Amino acid sequence: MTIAEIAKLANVSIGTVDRVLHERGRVAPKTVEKVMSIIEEHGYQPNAYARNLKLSKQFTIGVLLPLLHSEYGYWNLMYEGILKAAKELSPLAVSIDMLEFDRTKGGSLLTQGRRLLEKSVDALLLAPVVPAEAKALLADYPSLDYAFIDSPLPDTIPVCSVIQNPYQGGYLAGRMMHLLQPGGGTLLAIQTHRTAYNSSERVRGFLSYFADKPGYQTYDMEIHFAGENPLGDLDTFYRNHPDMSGIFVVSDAIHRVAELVVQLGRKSQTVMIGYDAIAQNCKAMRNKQVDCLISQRPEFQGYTAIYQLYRKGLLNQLPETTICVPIDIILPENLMEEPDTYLKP
Amino acid sequence: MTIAEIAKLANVSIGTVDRVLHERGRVAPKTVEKVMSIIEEHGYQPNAYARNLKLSKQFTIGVLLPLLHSEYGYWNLMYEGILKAAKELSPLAVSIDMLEFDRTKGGSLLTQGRRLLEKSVDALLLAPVVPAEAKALLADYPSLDYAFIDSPLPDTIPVCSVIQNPYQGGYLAGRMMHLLQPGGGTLLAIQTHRTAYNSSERVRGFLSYFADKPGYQTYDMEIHFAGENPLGDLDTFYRNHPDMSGIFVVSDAIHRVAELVVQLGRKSQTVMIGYDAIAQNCKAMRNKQVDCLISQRPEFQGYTAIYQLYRKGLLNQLPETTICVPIDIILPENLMEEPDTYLKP
DNA sequence: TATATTTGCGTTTACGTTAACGCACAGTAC
DNA sequence: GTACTGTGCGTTAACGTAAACGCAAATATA
Repeated sequence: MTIAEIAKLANVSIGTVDRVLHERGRVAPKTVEKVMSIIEEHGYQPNAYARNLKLSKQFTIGVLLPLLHSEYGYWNLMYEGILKAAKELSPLAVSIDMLEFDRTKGGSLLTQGRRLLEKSVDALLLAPVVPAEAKALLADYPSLDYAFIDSPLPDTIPVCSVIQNPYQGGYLAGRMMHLLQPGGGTLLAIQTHRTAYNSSERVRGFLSYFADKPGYQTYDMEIHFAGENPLGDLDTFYRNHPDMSGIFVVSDAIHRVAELVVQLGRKSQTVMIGYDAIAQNCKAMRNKQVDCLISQRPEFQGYTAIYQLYRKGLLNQLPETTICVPIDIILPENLMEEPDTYLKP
Repeated sequence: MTIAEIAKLANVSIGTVDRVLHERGRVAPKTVEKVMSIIEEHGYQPNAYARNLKLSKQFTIGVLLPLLHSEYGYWNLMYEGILKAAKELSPLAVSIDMLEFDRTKGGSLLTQGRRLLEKSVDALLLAPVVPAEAKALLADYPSLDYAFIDSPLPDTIPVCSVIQNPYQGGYLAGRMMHLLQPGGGTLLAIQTHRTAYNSSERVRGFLSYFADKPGYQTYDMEIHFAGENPLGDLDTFYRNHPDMSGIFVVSDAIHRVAELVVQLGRKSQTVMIGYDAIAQNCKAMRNKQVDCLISQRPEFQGYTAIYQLYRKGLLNQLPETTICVPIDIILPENLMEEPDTYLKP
């Protein structure tokens, strides 16, 4: 069903149909009605190829992420997914334009976001880790299509949010800790960065799992690797709690904490659970310094969000507004090897 | 960079450039060389919109799957992913044409496959669960693009195989059994269908995990729900092995086995691990009849395979030939709830 | 009444690619 | 010599959509 066919059925020209479809006016009410009824009846769907050929514009998606290497690789995994989607979509005239911001510096998200949006991008992919600034930024561009990854932003209407339930993730980490360390003892939940919503929710979920489990004592603390004495802090904690039996790190820094634990000679008594399968964490798992990882599929998040913005912007599709990423459990037994080992036994 | 620009740079017409690009002959060797060098230099990529508009043909992907309801929903989950991809791609002139076959009947795959391919599909998505017939089918259509899901087919060159390592899946199930049932005892691996490659490999992986674990005895058996006495068989097994402590079902039929175990009053002594998060299995997990599921992301497999065929056929991309699906662990704590519960606390 | 302006429509061009077609100029056959 | 055949190119018409343009007739303004 093409515009020409509709035009023929309605006894008008394609120009008139086009004006009706795009509500550009200069059409008699009666004609509008006739054309619309034919469209409804036959279920017209514009030809995406013809449409985009005619418009023949590059569809640029702005990407605004925290410094890619600020947290050992979590954001870099997001970026890898984004790049993969962008590469696949490049023959469809989709491209990305990325800027990073420093989430530890107030105003950085807003400044970088404005720099990005001044370049007139067609859509925005944003990690709203500084909620107030993200809201201020979006308020300036009310007609912009945007999507969130990592976490949602209340009171906004994104094309799509690709997120994971952090409380549930922490709760699941609790269950895995319980399985891996059935003997009870003292458990420690560690945050390594400035408090973020996802981090504190994970701690909350973890603690809540053990709230009714006898034989376990739970604590939570913050460790900062920049310019402090994390080794000393951890050593003190071990000395005060000789029955330490497990550590849960709510960020991707478990491999750093695991190093400390190994240095203190405490690995054998400590089950280590962390977040996200970044390269260093996978390596630490292969070295048996880390026992379990919880993953939020960061590549998938970035990949999916780009595709959803593309579908909205170029295909006029209305994607699901919330995509909830499953919480993956990674043990040494399902840590991905090289992809093709299966086919070459 | 368009064909017209290349033509101008090479001092030839667009027709000549087109003939070079499509190797349609009637071009002087010197001209071919000149055009090719300009293309290489400037990195020409054809405009996918223009290309597909001109060709303006429906791209039909034939889908050949085992009877959707033959195995409690595993194939149906695959189909859901396929449908989702097809829906998303419908404005890009992609459609699917599905036929089911009965994997228990010899010749069914071949017959149905031929019926499907006679309708001149542009690509084929196939679950090669009957290897010999699948090979015979593909041999008849040497120029056809095809992709595999569920399992690979040796000695063929598919556009893409979306698969999972079944041995590793069974091995992981072993690890989870070990965690969930640390007390040792007799473990039983159950196959419910006619022997398939994936099933036997999973059993192998599971048994191999426990090969060096003292305190565990492992057995494997087949149970058939159609017209036999599965309850009696299982009862006999329990009576002969009073220390039964775990069952691993290598198919999606764990919920059926769980029913039997509950009927026999043996659930409390038996850890139940199965495959695939079909609706009945999720329900059984919520009812605490099933303790753990291993998932091979069937929706993802179908979805991905359709997209890869589309990318090959319409975007001329060369996707990865093997996509190895991660092995997911599903516990009650990460069984997906309704997607939007997270945003509405 | 004469001149603008608006309304309602049809016509046309362009987007980049594909592939059929046309045409001049060779070389070959009789 | 004429009549073919083949080679190497240029030209052109689509594909479906978007949007500018043109042009009457109707309405408004002077």
